[in-house]
Amino acid sequence: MNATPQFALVDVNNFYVSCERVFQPALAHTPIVVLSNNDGCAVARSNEVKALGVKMGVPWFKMKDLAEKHDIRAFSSNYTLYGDMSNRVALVLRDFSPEIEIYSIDEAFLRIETVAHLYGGALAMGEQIRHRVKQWTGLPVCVGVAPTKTLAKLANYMAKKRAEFNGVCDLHALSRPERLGYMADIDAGEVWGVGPRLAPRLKEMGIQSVLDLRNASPKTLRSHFGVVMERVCSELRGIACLELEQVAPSKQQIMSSRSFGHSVEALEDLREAVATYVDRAAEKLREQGSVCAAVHVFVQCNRFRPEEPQNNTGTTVALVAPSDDTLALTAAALHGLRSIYRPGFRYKKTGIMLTLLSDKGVQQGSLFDAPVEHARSAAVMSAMDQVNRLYGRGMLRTGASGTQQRWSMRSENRSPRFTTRWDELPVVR
DNA sequence: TCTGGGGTCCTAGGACCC
DNA sequence: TCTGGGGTCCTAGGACCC
Repeated sequence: MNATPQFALVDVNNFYVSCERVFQPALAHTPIVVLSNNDGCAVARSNEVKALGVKMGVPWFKMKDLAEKHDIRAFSSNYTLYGDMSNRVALVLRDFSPEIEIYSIDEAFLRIETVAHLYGGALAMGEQIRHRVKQWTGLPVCVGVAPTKTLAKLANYMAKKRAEFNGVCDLHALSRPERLGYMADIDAGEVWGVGPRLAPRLKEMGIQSVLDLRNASPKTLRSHFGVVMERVCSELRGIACLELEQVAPSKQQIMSSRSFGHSVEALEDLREAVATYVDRAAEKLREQGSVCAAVHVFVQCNRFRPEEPQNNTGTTVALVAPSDDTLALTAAALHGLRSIYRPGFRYKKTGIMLTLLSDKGVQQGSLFDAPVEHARSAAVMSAMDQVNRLYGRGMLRTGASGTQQRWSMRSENRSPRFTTRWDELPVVR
């Protein structure tokens, strides 16, 4: 019963790019990037593009020459497709182990120590995961197995980068010298939790490799970097500090914002955008059964053009009573917007954040509550959510969000929503 | 012309309490 | 001359993740 924990980290290779390729197999060897919202930056790159030295997050316009030279295909992001593909992968993984944490759109942790033997051990289980995900969804994954999450991340990194693992690495199937050898070979900056700020500071202390970090003194790490780095170090030594989070905790804040396709000056356009984002955020709020007590609204000009006049500001509007009513939240957000809006600026972005969230079921009553209003609001919101679930997002929304939406983001080369729209299904000839 | 959109956790310091 | 000790809460800022 007290077997050493075994975490498996399953991670889809070049996730967004791979999703595109599933439906356009002819692109299997074409260099591809997928762009962020508004067709801004490269957020996913195929191996061919990585080989050309294109880094994560490079603005598309800066790589246009390179793209032309090497025939790089660029896709606008298609989150409807990626979200659906992500759910399909999760379904396959749940079959392998019921103890699963969906960590991000393209990654999941599984606890496998009690089930691995059913597949002939962790390594064999990893192979079968790879095979089945590929066969059932078309997506390539790598699997890393280890006794802590941080080590599983490292094992996954090795499975991806080192051909000898063939996509599956069980760190503790290696001999100790082998394991430490790999650690000595990998930069400390690759460790989960060590980012671009801390890596150079570690280096200054003579901590270069994963092995150096593993062997560092926890006390020293704690005094220089705090408890987080101390934990990273313990995890690297095989002492599990992080647990599997099977149930995603409710969010403490919900944000919705976008850059505009073109800069915007009129209050009317900003109002439409803000109302649109509130619509979406309120939907998420109700989905997790929360209410919020304050709405933050902000506007931004183009921060890459400091020579232009800037009005980058925001304000928080408190609600009379916590609410999940789109109309109440929209009213608050638009009120806030009115107070920060100044004419004569070229706005590039606006957004809202719902904060001070709490569980709807455990609300403090208020002297000023009107129960009848509450019942009406709940009925309207529930009808709205049902309509939108049935007929698609945004089918029913507030009038304030507008009909033209001239400010909406660029998305010039989005592939069809192959798996969620009848009229965009792939056709087999 | 063109530069994403979400989130979380931890720490330090100040205000305040008894 | 000398000026306690223990705590909470909040906020801003910094770091990280995908």
